[in-house]
Amino acid sequence: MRLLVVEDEARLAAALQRGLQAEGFVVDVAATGPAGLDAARHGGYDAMILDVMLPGLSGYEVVRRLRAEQHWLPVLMLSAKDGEYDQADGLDCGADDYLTKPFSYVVLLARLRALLRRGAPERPTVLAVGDLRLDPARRRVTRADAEVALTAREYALLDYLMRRPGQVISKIELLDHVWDASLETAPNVVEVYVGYLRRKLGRDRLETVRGAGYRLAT
Amino acid sequence: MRLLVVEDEARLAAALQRGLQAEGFVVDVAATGPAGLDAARHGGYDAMILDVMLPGLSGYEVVRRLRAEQHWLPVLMLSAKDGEYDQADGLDCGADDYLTKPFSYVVLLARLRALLRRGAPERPTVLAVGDLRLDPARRRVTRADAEVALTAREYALLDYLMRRPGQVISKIELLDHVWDASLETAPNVVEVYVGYLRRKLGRDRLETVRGAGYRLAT
DNA sequence: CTCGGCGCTGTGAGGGCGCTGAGGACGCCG
DNA sequence: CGGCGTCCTCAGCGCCCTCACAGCGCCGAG
Repeated sequence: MRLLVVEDEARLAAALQRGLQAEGFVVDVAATGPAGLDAARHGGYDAMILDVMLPGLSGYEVVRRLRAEQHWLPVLMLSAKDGEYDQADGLDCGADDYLTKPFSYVVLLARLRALLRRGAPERPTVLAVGDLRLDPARRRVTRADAEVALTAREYALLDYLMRRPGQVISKIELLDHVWDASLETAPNVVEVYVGYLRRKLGRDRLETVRGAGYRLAT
Repeated sequence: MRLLVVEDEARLAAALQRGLQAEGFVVDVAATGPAGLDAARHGGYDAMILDVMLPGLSGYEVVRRLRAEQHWLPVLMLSAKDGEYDQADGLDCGADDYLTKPFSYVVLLARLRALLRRGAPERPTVLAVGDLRLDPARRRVTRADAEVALTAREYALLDYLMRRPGQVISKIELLDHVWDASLETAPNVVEVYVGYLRRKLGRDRLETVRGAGYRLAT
């Protein structure tokens, strides 16, 4: 899952980046309104965390422009303001959720998960495919009720695949969303990690579609 | 827009109903957990506003059961609790948003709108001709509900043909769009791959129009 | 009926694609 | 500082796909 954090306070931005990366997200940071807007336009993000008070362009304006350009990226807004009208304004600009500073990191994570869940055709809190289960809140994976220990990267890969079971997902897309690079990194990394997952989850859970990508067997 | 409000405090329920009706919503009210669950199951609502503290069944439990039954109705939870873990728990149960009492009516409205704005997930377009089906998202082809395994080139060729069923398509055009070269490559490749497809899909699905090209039988 | 050309298919070579085991770089912790 | 776990690179290998080729069948024209 690839996130964009737009926040000008360097310390908060760094803390968010580190915390979210530890959860297995791929995180890019922008420090100004225009930079954030550009990055969001570029696409490829699964969600955006957006401060309201930004140099150059306010968070409100960033969302408004994005929506005007038909970008429907899920947006979670952060603001020091806590007047009720500010919050309502943010949501009506096109943001999908709103948090006021100071906020709890746990709540941020929960709302982020809810946001990522939204918009998918099916939105279970626990992803289940066959006897595989993945609980995003607990970051736990079980296979036939037996827990499977996964590394951060393995987990992120499985998470991405389980959100679209049965669909073929290309290595490029996986590199984009699970790894941090698309052009630099050789697609072989994906093959290696698919191999790891197959070893831990069973050989036939992940189908190779030669020339196209991988598919999680339903 | 049809809303379901599940709230046991009669005065709050009535106020919400009146206020939301004034906004143009159609509002039904349920006063207990089981009654709310039944109403939500019945379907037909665009969103649900759900109190946590309910007689009979808690709001958490109502959401959890709805999600377990594959109902993906957007849910906005209301709660007097404001501990951060309560909020996180509510979201992880499957709620889409969370408000703590006392809440501002303006904020409630804004969050409700944000929830309803969530675009309908685009259904994957499935190409169908006769009993042939091709699902681009899943990269899957079925013939009379039986899956057909195709190689990358075969799939690309069928994909192109199925987007123009009944039309005659020349080998040159196929070379142009399915292969990379049109002048270098001998048109025989197309004949070869049409042969492969006929073997896998049935002899009469692909008609030869001598001197002109091929046509997918409708 | 004859003949030419278009299309079909079996065969086989080549090469691209994906899988895997080995091992190095890095960070973390005792 | 050494051990451990994770991440990733690399090279080798095996398989399947792709496509060229050639022979033959079939269709249509004269």
